Parts: sequence; structure tokens; C-alpha cells
Amino acid sequence: MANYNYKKVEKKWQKIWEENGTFYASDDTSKPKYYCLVEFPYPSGQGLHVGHPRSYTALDIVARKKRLQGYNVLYPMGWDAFGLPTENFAIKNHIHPEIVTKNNIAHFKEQLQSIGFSFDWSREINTTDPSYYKWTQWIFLQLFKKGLAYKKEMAVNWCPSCKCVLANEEAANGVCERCGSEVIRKVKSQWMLKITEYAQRLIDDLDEVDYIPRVKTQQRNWIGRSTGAEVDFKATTGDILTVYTTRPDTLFGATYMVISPEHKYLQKWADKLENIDEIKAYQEAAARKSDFERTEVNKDKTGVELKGVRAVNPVNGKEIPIFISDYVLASYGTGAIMAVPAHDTRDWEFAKKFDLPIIEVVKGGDVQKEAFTDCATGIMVNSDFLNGMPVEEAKVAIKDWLTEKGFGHEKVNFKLRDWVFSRQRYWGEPIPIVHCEKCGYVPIDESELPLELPVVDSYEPTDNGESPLSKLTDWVNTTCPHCGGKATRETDTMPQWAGSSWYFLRYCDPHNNEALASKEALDYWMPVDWYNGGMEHTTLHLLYSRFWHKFLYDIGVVPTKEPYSKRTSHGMILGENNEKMSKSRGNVVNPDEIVDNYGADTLRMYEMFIGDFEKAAPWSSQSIKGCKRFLERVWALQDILEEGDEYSSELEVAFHKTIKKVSEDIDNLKPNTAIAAMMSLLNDIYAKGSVNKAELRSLLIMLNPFAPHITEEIWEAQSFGGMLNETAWVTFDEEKCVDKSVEIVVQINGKVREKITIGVDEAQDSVLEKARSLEKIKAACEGKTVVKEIYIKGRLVNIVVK
RNA sequence: GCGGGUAUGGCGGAAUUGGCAGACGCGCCAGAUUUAGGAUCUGGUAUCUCCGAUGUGCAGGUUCAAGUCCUGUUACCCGCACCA
Repeated sequence: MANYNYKKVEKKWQKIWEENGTFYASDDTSKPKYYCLVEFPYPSGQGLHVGHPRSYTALDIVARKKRLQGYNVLYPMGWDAFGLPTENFAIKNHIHPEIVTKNNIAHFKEQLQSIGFSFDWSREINTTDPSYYKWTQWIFLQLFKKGLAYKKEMAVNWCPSCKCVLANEEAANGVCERCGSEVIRKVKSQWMLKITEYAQRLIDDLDEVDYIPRVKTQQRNWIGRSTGAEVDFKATTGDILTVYTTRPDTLFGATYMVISPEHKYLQKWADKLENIDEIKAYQEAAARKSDFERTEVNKDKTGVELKGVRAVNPVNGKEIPIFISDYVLASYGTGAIMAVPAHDTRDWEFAKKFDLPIIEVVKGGDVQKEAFTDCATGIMVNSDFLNGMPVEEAKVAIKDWLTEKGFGHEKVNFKLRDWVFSRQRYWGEPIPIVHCEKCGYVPIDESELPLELPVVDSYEPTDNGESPLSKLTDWVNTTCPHCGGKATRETDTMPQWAGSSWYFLRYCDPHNNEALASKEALDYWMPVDWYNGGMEHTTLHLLYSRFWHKFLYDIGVVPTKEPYSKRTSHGMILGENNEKMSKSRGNVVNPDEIVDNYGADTLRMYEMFIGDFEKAAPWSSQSIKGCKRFLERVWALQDILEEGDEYSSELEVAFHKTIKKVSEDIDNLKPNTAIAAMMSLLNDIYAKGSVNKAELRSLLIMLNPFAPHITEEIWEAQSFGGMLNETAWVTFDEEKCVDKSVEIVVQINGKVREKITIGVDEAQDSVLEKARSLEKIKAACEGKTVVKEIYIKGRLVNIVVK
């Protein structure tokens, strides 16, 4: 057999598959469906990274196997193409972002196709296509109509040097990603989405889905539910100052209060505060600080006491001082806390600095030395009617007491904030809202969707922080859809996350112009059966899209509460030096070169064999050779091929075992061990010296999802009939997965002394008898008492002697 | 600080969930083939004081039996970061 020409063969099959639409999902809803999804890429100018194919190959294997198992499989691909890098590139090189996007997509698509993924390209989508973002805008309008989209004054990141608004990711560590100057806060009116309204459901419904545990925990932590109580303190002004606490049980230990610098009472109390100048100075200082400075670790506590206003602790009527401090956040709870320095670390630090009393109310630590925060073991002291109770019991008792006396009530809080949904940028979906002086914010009529992004000469950010669209007066000035009067269009655009929050729905019916997808298509295809993507999207894309999906479920657009029934995540592929791949580190591996030098099948095999799929693994230009050798040895099987339509007796068990292993490993996302099993099988075949047609046929089917080109080529060369991708997945017989005889070890006191071969179903007595009669065992037992004899079926015998 | 994860040969990693630690691959060593190199094939490859003993970050414990379970501890990685 001639050497395997991967370049020719891979191109040949890729062409055949695309021309025949081999992997197009069918609309035949009588077949069982399977929806495999990978995160669609952002088509950056750098092109494909070797990280992309890791995820794509893993689910390609699942998709290909499911097809062979008779499923109607949807495995689509598209482009998440709005976003800043494209816009920045466009500005720098004076090319319109639309052109940049088009070029990048063409390059990406060519690269993906060269790897032989079984994507249904007839369903390709692009978030920047007006026929797509029409529906992104439509969903926004529904959110607006239900009161879940609203406008609010918000601080944005602003780079004074670039004169430009930055996304949080671009303002990491408080400096502009591009120019390095310090980012300041600028207050602007922003569109917000009320994801907080769904906080509880986003937690609860995690119980119904099959996500890997770390994704669930990360989402739960991010949403950050806590239960506690709101407690009303009466201020000496007569106002009620409400605080939120998770430890109402420690109320007797509250020795002062702290409110955030932004608290509304500060203005109200201005004329009563004796040190108002000092307070104002502190407020201004806090406002000037960036988020980064305000949240810096181990920072010394600062604050100012309010002179002239105090508050009364409702449990004991004691008057206590009030402070302002930036360690209390305006955005969480009520923006005010009761401080219990004995049992809260931050309060303790503050109390030490300002020399405030520390009263122990939970026994168990030394509160003069450090705060005692343990809830599990403590017993209440110095707390009147709570004395002697364990903490958990006291929590219940105090809540009842607060409710009864009218001083407060139980309260649930979330860390999750509403989603800031506007960007002062050009390359995003226009927000389909106009502002009318008479009618306020008015949605444009749905019949006018899509509201297309206007063509502009300059899409650069403006000096004043307004979107580039604001300069287009012709476009901005419009009439109010409600009253017909003068109105202006919203000029901000949607964030990068908008288009990806529902794209999996569009794949179900990508060319529909009447709806985001037909009801029939959604009923059939949804939910996504298996979704794989990066951990970095756990608290962004994954959470946002669950939120949108739940909303669409509520308004009857989608048939399922949750979009994805199963979510897995891949580890990163690191550079050869074990560091993250990056241009600056010079350790980037280009997939094109690998395809060119080794072939797509080898790239696919290696990326699956590189290590545990869920963990990071360093690239090795040495190791990849092993996968190439394996495929070449599979090709060379044709030289030792014999007739035969049944497995040979020597290889029968090995085949059944391997089929079982490979089938299960694909379902469990363990492609590395599936490949190891096939390599072992190949070694067994070569040890035997020949392979028959039945054996080769099974091996090709098993290997096909991993290495689709070479297997299809051998299938054709050996005339197995039809196309390999249209045959049925291999089956195994559980009974034939076990060898008739098995080697087990004989241990004395847990140490291996001998090995014996026994029948697989041999009785315990017989096995023990054989073990006892071994020379070494006899010798070891000589003069000792046998305490115990253990036989683990098919594994070992352990004789315990004294 | 909180939350999650990881730790096994020279390297990437396996280990039926408590039952022969190191599957499979890389690398390395030896041999075959080759004018030579490369490629390919065959065999070997945890360590040591090698008939035996020791070995899964470290220290204990449970068990006939521990990489796996329990207690404590160290290092590294990721996420969040004053959330009351």
C-alpha cells in the first residue's frame, strides 16, 4: 500500500461532504434529535487558535457518533462578530468594521473547514447580519415592554486620553488597556437589564440541569444569595435607618453603625451635622476613587463619624454613633450596616482604628484579639433573651422578635447586579428606542426592525463620550412612534454579549423572517443536549443567556425553562513552556501549520489525546508524532488484511472491550482514554500479525469520529460499501467483554507474592485452594497462623497471617 | 480573605471508584534495516544497596488492602474580591 497522502485525501473528503450536505441536519422530526453546541467564535484578526479545535473536535466526535447511532444531529457554527477588537482594528487601519468582519470570517471559515468538522454550514449565522440582529433587537423590545429594560444614571469607565468609554475588561486594574492612562468614572445614563429579577430562578433551576459542578458553584457564588434580616434603627432625627445583616443574632453586640458615602440621608441631615465639611470632603474623596482603589485588599479602614446624629439600637434602647465609610457599599443591601466588631472582621478592624467598644455576644473566641465569626459552635451571651442559645437558634428567635415588635423582618439579598446594557460604540446592535420629550422612551415599531446600523464615515469614539452614532443628526432626529412629535434615537449600541445570548435558538431555524425561529423548530430541537465552552463564560455569557432564555420562556417564545441540558468545559491548551499561549510570549502554535505538516486527522487526534479534556495541557511538538504514527499504522493495516466476516478468536474479546470503552468514553468526554484504548487494540492486532475485514471495519467505525478523513478513505479503498459516515455505530456484547481466564495476584498481608491464572467464574474455594498450594505461599505461611483469607473476584487473593 | 481546583516516572497523563500504581503516548536505551542521517520495525525503560525493599506533595490515622477514605499541613493554578 502506498503511503498515506493526507493532503490529498483530506481535501477530497471535505469537498464530498460539503457538496453532498452530508452533515446538514434534517427537518425530519420523526427521527430522534440531538443538538450539540460549541461556543461560536469571535472572528478575530489573528485567526484560529489551537484552543478552538479542542472544544470543536470533542463535540464533533459526539456529533459524528450520534449520527452513526441514528440521531438527527444539529451541530452548527456561526460568528459572534460584533465587538471592540474589530472596531479598534478598523479605526487604526481605516477599514470599515463590516469589511474587517467579512474578511476575518472568511479566514476563520476556511481554517475550520480544513480541520474537517461536521458543522451544518447551511445554518451558519452571523450576529452582525441585520437579518440576525433584527431578532436581537426584537428580544430587547420585549424586555422593554415587560419593564425589564430601563434607563439609569450609571458610572462608566472613561479613558481621558483615548477620549473613549471602556468596557470593564478593557479597564482592568484601573488603567486603559490601550494607552495605559488611568481610567476615571464618568456618570452617564445607561440601559440596564433586570437580571436580578431572575436571580432566584437562575439559582433554583441549576438543580434541573446537568452542568459540571464547578460551573454550578461558580454561578451560585456569583449570584450570591444570602439570607438575613433588615433591621430598623431609629435615628435621633426621627428617621428610620434600615440595615441589612446576615447576623441578626448579634444585634446586642452592635456598638455603632456605618453608612456608605453615597447614602441619601447624608444630604437630608446636612443641616444637623456639625462636621458637615469633613463629611463632604470624605464623600468627594470616595467619589474620586476608582473602583480598583476602593476595592483594594488589606486597605486601612477610613471613615468619619457623623457629629450631631446618632441611632438607637432597637433591642436595648442604647444610643450608638453613626459613621460613613467606603467599606460599606451603596449598591448592596440598604447601603447601611449595623457594626458588630466582636463578630465581623471588617467591623473589628474599623472599631480598633476608631477605638470603639467591642462587646462579645457569641462565646467561643477572644474578641479583643480578633473577631469571632464562627456560626456553628458559638453560644449566645450578653444578649438578654437570647443567652444560652446556639447561633442558629438565636437567628430564628431574633427574627421572630423583630417581626413581632415591628423592628424588622427576614430578607434575602443577592450580590448579582443588573446588567449594564449600553455601549458608547459603533460596532454593535443599535438599541431600537427613541426618546420623545413628551412620551419619554418609546420603542420603535416592530415592523421597522431591523433598525440597521447606519453607514458612517467615522466610527471613532467622540470627545464627549457619546456614541459615534450621535454625530449622525439625520439618523438621530426622528419622530416619536407614539405621538408623532420630535424625537431622537438612542445612539448607544448593545454590548458584545447581546447576540450570543440567544444564538442557539436561531440555529434551529436560521432563515426565518417571521420569527426568531418557528415554534415547530424550537419544539423539536430545544433544549441544547450538550453545550461545551470555556470556564471564562460561566458568569457572563452562560448566565446572560440563561436569563434571556427564561424571559423568552415566560413570554411563550421558547418551550423550555433552560436552554442547555448539559454543560461541560474544556481546559486551555498552553504553550510548550507551560504558559498561556500569547503573541508576546512567542509560544503560539498555529493550527494551519499543524494541518499542513501533519494533517487534520492528526491534529484532531492529538488535541483529544493531549490530556484530560477538562484540564489545561501544554502543547508538545514531540508528542503529536505519536498520533501521526498511530494513524499511519492504521493505514498500514491494509497490508496485513485478510478475509473474514467475524472477529478472530484471538481478538474477539479485545474488540468488544474496546468498543465498550470507546463508546462510553465519548459519552463521558474522555477522548484521551478512548484513543489510548484504540492504540492498545492496534498493538494487539500487530502482535497477532494480521487483521480481517470484520475487524478492520469495526476499527474504522470506532475511529471515524476522531479521524474522519483517513477512515473514510480506507473504507472506500477496501469497498466496505456506501459511505462510512452513513453506516451504523459498532455494538458490543457485555458477555464477550470478559476473558475466559484471568490472571490474579496472590498477596500475603497485602504484599504481592505470586500470580495465578484462574477461570473467570471459578469458585472461591477452588481459587483459595490453588493459592494455598503455591510454593511461595506455603513457605510464607510456614509456622504462622492464617487469620483471614480474602478473595476479590477476578482481582486478588489476600492471605493474612500472623 | 472567601470559593473552586490541582499535586502520580525524564515529560503529557492512566488507574474498573478501596483491590497488581505507572495503561496509552512522548522521550530515552539496545538491536534490525539503511552508504549515512531521517523514517520504519523489534525489545527494554519508576527508584534503590535489585532472590528483596521503597515508591502517588508532606505528617498522621482508618483498613486484610489507601493514589483513592478521614484529620492536619504545604505549594501551585483559576475565579471573586470590604456583598455586612
